Amino acid sequence: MAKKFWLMKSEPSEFSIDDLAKSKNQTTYWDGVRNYQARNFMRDEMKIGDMVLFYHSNAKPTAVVGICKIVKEGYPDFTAFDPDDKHYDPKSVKDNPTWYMVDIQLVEKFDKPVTLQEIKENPKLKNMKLVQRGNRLSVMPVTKDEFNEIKKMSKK
DNA sequence: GCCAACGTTGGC
DNA sequence: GCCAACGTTGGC
Repeated sequence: MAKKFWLMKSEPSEFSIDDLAKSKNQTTYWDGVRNYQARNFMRDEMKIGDMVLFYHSNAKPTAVVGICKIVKEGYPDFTAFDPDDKHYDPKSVKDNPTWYMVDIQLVEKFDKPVTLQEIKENPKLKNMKLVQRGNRLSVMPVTKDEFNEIKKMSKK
């Protein structure tokens, strides 16, 4: 099974790459996704060892800030079961969960974040879902070439 | 099943 | 803070 590549968005005011770097084993569970398309990616397609671009949305600047990998495949998002959790969803029940999450581990924090503007200016990246109009997916696939290009841009 | 109203996302 | 785009909800 070939490795897959992904981009996952987080608002740094909620959870930033520095928060991940400070987490135990530099690993976290990716909770709170409440979008069916994103859920399907996490539940059905993400495999251990897949690589993830960590993206800061609603940030200054908005940018890809590092790389993570999948260390645990899709399992029920337990925050949906907790009435006190901000991601609580009463429609999701334990024996038939609506929402799923994965665990990710930090691989590398970029020395130089790759900003959304730079991504838009790079013709090789013009087909990324990220830069297409009105895209609001918080979890999306990227190609190997796009992944490598962004990684390269972080080194310049 | 249609679609208007509403809520959320996220760039700027 | 604004607002365009989009997903979801709910009346019919």
